[in-house]
Amino acid sequence: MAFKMIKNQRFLSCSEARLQDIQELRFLGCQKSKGFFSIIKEDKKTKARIGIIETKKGPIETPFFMPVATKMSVKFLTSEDLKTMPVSAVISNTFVLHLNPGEKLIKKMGGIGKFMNYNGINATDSGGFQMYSDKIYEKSNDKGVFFKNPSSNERIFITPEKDMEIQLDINSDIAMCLDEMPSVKGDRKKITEAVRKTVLWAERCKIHHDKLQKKLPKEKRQLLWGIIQGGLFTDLREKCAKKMVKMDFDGYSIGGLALGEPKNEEYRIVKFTRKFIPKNKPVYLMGVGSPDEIVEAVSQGVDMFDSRFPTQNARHGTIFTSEGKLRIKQLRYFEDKKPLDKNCNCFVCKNYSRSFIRYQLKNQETVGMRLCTYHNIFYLQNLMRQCKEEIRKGTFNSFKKKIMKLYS
RNA sequence: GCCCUGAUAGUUUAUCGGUUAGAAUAUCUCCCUGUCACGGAGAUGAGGCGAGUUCGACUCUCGCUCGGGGCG
Repeated sequence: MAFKMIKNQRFLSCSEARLQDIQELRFLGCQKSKGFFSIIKEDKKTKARIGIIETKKGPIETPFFMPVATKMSVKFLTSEDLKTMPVSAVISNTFVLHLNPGEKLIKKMGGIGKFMNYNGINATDSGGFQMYSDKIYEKSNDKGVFFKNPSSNERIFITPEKDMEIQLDINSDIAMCLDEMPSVKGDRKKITEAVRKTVLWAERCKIHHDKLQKKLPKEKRQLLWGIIQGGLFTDLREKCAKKMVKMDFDGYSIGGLALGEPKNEEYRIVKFTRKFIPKNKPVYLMGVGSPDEIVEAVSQGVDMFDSRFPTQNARHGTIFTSEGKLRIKQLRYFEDKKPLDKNCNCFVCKNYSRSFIRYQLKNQETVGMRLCTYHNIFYLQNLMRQCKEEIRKGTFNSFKKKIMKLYS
């Protein structure tokens, strides 16, 4: 059993054991709470909180970070790796999976969780973010989005309704509305238009999603998040947030940030937007994955994160450690026998030297990529564990300052 | 011993009688955020030594040193 594997890892501390309890519950399929989101601890100095989201697959403790598994795998890791860390949720991409292998196959294989043999929570992004990519995005209108399949040039039209159907076929536990993703650098006009479409589509997503799951008991339903856009304009963020909240989604995402704008702008918008989201709903800051941005957002009451940042950085040789960033490709690590991070308990740090990992990575060996990826994801999972521990102890604020300083 | 051939960043190499001597790789710094595995931006870094020809030589000539090949 997966939870036994976790039990055998000696490095779990007392407070981590509580996370473990929750995960055991999930692994055993025991659901207990009434509402699907409950807050179990609030920080006094900041807006940070610990909560539990009840999904159809079981409970998950917040705040948490989801590694990106676009094509149903976190690049270079197996589902078994994810279990050993443990990673309690991953996010995949609806549009990419629709292109290949197609939601029909995933459905036939028992849904995404079963197919990829992952017992954590599966989230899916709608594919709205792919509008950011010139390679596959063509154009959009009020009815939906035109994408093109980059491998075949086939033109594909995705409506909000279609997107919901795909995500239900994929059978993820948490789904996202189809949204329009404007460039942060976009002018006011473009972002106003993106907000308009995002709201329009969200409404249609919500209606269709409810309709498709009407016959299911609540605890077996896929959850749906509404996405708040608005770039760096507070009035647009406010308008979008209020409209989303009115539709009463299961959770709310803050999208369109961490894409090149200054960090203080990002923080400003998160803080501002957060005010319009009800306290009793989970909040997801999309695309954020750097340690400093995560702890800052947690202090603003954000509960969920995802990002390619830790995995992409790992492959490119930037390692997250308890002492800040480490660039493993540097010559200074040529004959360094030390682990990546002396304070880390991951299997990479227990078994491999910087020297070996550097050699592998510099030679583009996939083992190097794998070891770095495992470590960086483990680091972030551990960071989230620490966040919860510090919130429980009432010392989250000073912990946050420490991390912010380490990664500034 | 003789003949041929080569010598340019740490490494592999391009080019030229007047050049900011170009690149790859290595090195250093920075970047990466709802994924594009093996990535991006910038920086540092070079004509073996000594003569000669020439207004001017990394380039042509000679010698030396070192390397590669051939003949004895």
